[in-house]
Amino acid sequence: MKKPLIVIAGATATGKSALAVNIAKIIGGEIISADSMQVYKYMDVGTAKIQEDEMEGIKHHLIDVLNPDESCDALTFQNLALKAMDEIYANGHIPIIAGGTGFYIQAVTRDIDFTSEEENNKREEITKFYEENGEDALFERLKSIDPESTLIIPKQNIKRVIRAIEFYEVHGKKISEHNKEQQAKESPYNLAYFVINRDRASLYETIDKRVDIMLENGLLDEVKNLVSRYSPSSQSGLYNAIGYKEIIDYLNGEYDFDRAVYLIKQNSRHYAKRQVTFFKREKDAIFLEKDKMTLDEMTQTILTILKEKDIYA
RNA sequence: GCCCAGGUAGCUCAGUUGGUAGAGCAGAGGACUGAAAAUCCUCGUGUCACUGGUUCGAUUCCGGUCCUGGGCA
Repeated sequence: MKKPLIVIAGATATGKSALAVNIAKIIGGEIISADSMQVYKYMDVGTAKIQEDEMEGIKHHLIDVLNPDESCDALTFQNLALKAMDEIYANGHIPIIAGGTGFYIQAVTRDIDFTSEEENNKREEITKFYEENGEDALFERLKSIDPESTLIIPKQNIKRVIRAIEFYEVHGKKISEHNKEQQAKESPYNLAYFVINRDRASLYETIDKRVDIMLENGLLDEVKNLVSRYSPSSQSGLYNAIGYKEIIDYLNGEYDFDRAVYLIKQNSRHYAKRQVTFFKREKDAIFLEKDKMTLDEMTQTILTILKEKDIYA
């Protein structure tokens, strides 16, 4: 018997959190946040982090678990999420993964196998190789060990090319093969995967407004404060988060404040679009159109499906 | 009123030594399997302001009109 798992995903500013809390209250759920930035402590305003009162007594996991100068990745998230899920099942509750980081969600729902990798400096070495020899040489290096990947990954996507080479060197196996295996997997859960979708224009409008609200709520001070306490490395949450990196660049004098605000809005919109693209290809996903449904209607639709799937009586 | 510079894709502009035009941004679609709020791929026909003229042919040259900046009065 597969264990039940509910996912409520969607782009930023679609109202996932409220819906997830709503469902959790009815069915006896606990929420696991799948948000690559809300995992960081003290990054509150810029991540639109859910507040205590908005949780309405529902337990939320994986919020505020890392420091802003640490980095998170899909494996870290997967481990933390699985641990939280064990607890939730042990409590006799149902886990609800709610968030916008599609890749993290996928790591759990499809149980992607991230075979452990020992400490090594392969990535460093390959990055250095790239810096010294360039993109073409890097691509040739991948071609010599894993030509299939070379057909899938564009040469310009340096990060992915580096990872593909790293993967081969660490595991002695092609990442293209590994990916094929993982794609063929079925979810080990009795999965109910919902995605909140909304009209693009109004989504963008809400995002722009939300950035203004973040600024009114003291985003600038939050970033200043964090910068004084943590030195952001290029892989840290602080330096990679939209709303933070732009303000850091502004504080470093790279551009004026208006430009920073413009960029925060722009990057947020681009990001939301990428999220939508990602969710669209999740085959299990059931889309809920926010523009056509009220919160209650969405809740009812979800409950009906949960009954069909025998997740909730 | 006069002088100068402009009026080209939603925006900012490039360009065509005359053969109907192209970048960036915006926008759209897509990829993603240990960086994912990351990284990357694909997509550009628009009365080239309007109107006469020269020309086989004008967005490009010449004249006029209208607009927008700036300067002089």
